[in-house]
Amino acid sequence: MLTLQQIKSNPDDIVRRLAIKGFDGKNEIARVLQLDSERRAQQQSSDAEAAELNNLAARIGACMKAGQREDAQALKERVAQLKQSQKELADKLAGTEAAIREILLGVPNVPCDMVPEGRSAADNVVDKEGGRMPELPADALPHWDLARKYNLIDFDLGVKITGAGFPVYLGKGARLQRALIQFFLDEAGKAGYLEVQPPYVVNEASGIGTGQLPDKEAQMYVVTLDNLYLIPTAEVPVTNLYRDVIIPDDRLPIKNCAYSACFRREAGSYGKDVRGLNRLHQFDKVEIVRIERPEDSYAALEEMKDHVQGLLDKLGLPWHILRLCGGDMSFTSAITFDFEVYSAAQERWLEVSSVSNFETYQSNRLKCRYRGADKKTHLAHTLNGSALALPRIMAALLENNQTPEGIVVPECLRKYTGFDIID
RNA sequence: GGAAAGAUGGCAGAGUGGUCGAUUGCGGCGGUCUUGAAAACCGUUGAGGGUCACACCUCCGGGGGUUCGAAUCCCUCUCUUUCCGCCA
Repeated sequence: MLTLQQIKSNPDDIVRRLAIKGFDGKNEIARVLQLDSERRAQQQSSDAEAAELNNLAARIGACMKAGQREDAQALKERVAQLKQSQKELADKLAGTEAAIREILLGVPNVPCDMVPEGRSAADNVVDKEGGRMPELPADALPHWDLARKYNLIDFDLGVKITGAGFPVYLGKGARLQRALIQFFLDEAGKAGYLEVQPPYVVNEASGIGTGQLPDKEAQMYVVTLDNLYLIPTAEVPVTNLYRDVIIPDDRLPIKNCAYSACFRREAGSYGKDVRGLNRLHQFDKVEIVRIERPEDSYAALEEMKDHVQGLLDKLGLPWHILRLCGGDMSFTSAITFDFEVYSAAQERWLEVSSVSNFETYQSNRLKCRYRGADKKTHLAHTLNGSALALPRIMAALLENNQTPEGIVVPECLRKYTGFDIID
């Protein structure tokens, strides 16, 4: 959530930038400012009374020691009075703080200056493109047909043992999955990301920390018996490693990468978008996460984009980078770049990575701080991105690389797969 | 699943009703000494709110209670550790 400091320092600018996200925050911001001044006044009276109470308690103690019982008794009466009003004040203060928090939780992150205006995905800006479009014969197959033809993925078996959206990978299909994971992890390692193997199940505090809870609870699988949640992305456990910590300056930046299975209920998704590997309830992903000083975070973001771009180039897939417009960005992001690869047989772009800078929006909730060169604590900037999500990469690889002889494995994966063609 | 113990500052670890926001050690920072470093010695060192800056207030796992006064007593929740059982 936004910090009070951010809002107080330039409320008009916050309102202006929220509008880019299509969020009219005029009332919320005004209300927060007003509640904050109330809060401060309440805090001050409460503090003053608490100070007097502390003082009285000390004097009563002194009287007791000196044996002046009746003096102590007189003081006690005053204490009783104060305690009553102290309790009322404390309740009021707690109410004010809760009200502020509730409003702030409902206000999205402000987009940074690079974010284009726009309402929907149609307004996203293509920033950059690369790779070569494949030329496929007219009878090219979509990946779900290829998966069946070469016995790589069995969707029906997944339905039998679990349900739709839980495919079973077989033989070279399974092997290709594993190769991609290893390739992505190795590349991240080379780029300086520390590999982390996190739990796939998190507690409520972690869900709140990264913002999945309470608002997006319906998107997660819940283990009700133990009050735990299956992770929708490794971002959740990895980012939460830095919840409630103050990082020494010399440990920044923090660069982590993690492979995990990801679990998403995807409630409300239907139609051709979900065909085959396009949208799954369980999928694999390598995630990169960074904790940065504010002054370094945008350079870090560029580095992350370059990293993802490098992966796609090595895989030989045609890609482009979308700079998401205000209306299409997530609630918590200050800026997001989506990477899409072109799936030749489906004749459509598939999103395979999303790289975002959250600035302090996420760290404020997480209480992820660092001790700066000035010896004071500051909120860190958090960033993350997929590098990469497997299913759509798999889909594009199968479709784009199909030949009459079989599906050609990209050079960079062969040392992991141990084969160079699927036939 | 059964039983017991515990949760205190970056870490370790004291503290069982009244200058305790907290002894001490380690670590960190600053300094003395040294050509430099180490050692030794001296000083300093939690977080949040509040203030121009002080003052002041809050925080000893979370919540509630007893009391003039709670890290310390009571209730409750959560978590951790150990032992037994089960088991990859």
